Amino acid sequence: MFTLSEENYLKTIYHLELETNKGISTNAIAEKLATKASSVTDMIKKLSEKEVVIYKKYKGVKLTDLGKKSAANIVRKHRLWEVFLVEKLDFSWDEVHEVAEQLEHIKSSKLIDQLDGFLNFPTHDPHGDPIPDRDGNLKTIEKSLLSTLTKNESGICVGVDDSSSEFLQFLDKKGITLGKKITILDKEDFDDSLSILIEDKKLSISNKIANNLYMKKS
Amino acid sequence: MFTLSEENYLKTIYHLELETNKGISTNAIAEKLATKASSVTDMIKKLSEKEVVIYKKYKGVKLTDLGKKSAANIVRKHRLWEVFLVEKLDFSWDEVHEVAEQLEHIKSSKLIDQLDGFLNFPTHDPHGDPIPDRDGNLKTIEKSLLSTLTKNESGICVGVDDSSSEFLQFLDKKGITLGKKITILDKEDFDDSLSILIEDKKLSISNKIANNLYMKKS
DNA sequence: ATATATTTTTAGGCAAGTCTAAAAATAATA
DNA sequence: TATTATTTTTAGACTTGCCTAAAAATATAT
Ligand SMILES: [Mn+2]
Ligand SMILES: [Mn+2]
Ligand SMILES: [Mn+2]
Ligand SMILES: [Mn+2]
Repeated sequence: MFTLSEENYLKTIYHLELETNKGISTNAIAEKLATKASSVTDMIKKLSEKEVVIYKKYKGVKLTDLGKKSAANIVRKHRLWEVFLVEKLDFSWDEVHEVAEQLEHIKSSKLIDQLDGFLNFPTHDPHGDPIPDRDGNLKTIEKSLLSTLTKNESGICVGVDDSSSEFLQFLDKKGITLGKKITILDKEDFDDSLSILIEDKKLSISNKIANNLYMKKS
Repeated sequence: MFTLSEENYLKTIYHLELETNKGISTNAIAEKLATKASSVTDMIKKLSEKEVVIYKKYKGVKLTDLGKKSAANIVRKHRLWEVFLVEKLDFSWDEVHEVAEQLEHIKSSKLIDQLDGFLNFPTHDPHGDPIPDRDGNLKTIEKSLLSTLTKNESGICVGVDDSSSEFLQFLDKKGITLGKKITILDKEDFDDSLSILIEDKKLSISNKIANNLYMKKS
């Protein structure tokens, strides 16, 4: 169906579309894929031929329904494999992305259906990101950045925005993992840093951190 | 390290070398890979550059130690994934090969080590083929073709020579699976067909079948 | 040993995916 | 609005892996 390269472009456009509803620019794609704008233009033409994107010169691209479904399926595979690696093979959440980038391209619908069942139909990956269902639909849960909580509010940590391994390792070091309860003890006005209670430990975290942690208010 | 294509060539040469100890001919490789001799010559030069094969024009190729180790590692991955698919994801033994052909190219030593442990360090794949260890060594067990057993001899079915899905499905239909005890009741001289006892069922099988089943004598 | 057949290599070409440099279109600014 | 800056596209080239057709080497048969 799609080449490895085509799949990577599809996925990138899919992720970019979740952030805006405008057309996705050539440059935006090039940057995410660490490639050149001219290469992107070439590939966009191919994707347009295959009817997974709508392309008008100089106007950027948009995924068609087929394109969205195809991209969601790749994301589904990526996230299911991440769950597998963490749950079954004892990978930590900062190690899975690279391998999942490879595994997401394996072509076998039976494989992914069986894997889904083997993992007990997980709804979220190790970083708190939702796993699309077979039709490409994903149910978004109510979540807010930790930085938007006010003093004395509390919630459960349900996801990360930045899932770079540096950030994830930093969180591990601080004892911040998904599922933990966090309460805002205090907010510093001059640098927006937070004093929080996590489980029963007091911790001080910067605004940058708070901007990358998703909470489910409770 | 190696491209997908290079890995497939390495694996093919590796398998061919297990059958003979002469140099592997260009044509033999071409046939196994369903490609053209000229393409093989091209690739052989690249592999030779990378020092995984010794190549002398018109004389065929031989794997170097590095080449053997690299190839064995791909075979190791292939067979471990086949075990995973059968043991954990309920694939049948005739469905796994195609998917394993893809999975064997995933690059992550942690992945394969953990998978090995997760599967309890299996020594053989679902077709009875040995799984190379991390250093590329494989211990061959004592096994004989069913067709070489004599009347009243018996053994355990431990492997198949042909693992095409047609053959495997045929075996399923006849109730012949690995681990079952088989006794030779009679041999027909004129067509070399066999009358066998499998578990407690009598069965008549052709010489062609008997030539594709490996037994451990008991 | 010579002629014929087969195998292997070389030569040249093609598609995918990438790149650089230059041209064209669009956006931003004075 | 005219000019400058940025973005995007085109043109041409490169690498990988494959192909066909022809040449060269090796093997087989008379
Ligand atoms: Mn990921
Ligand atoms: Mn993830
Ligand atoms: Mn196989
Ligand atoms: Mn096998």
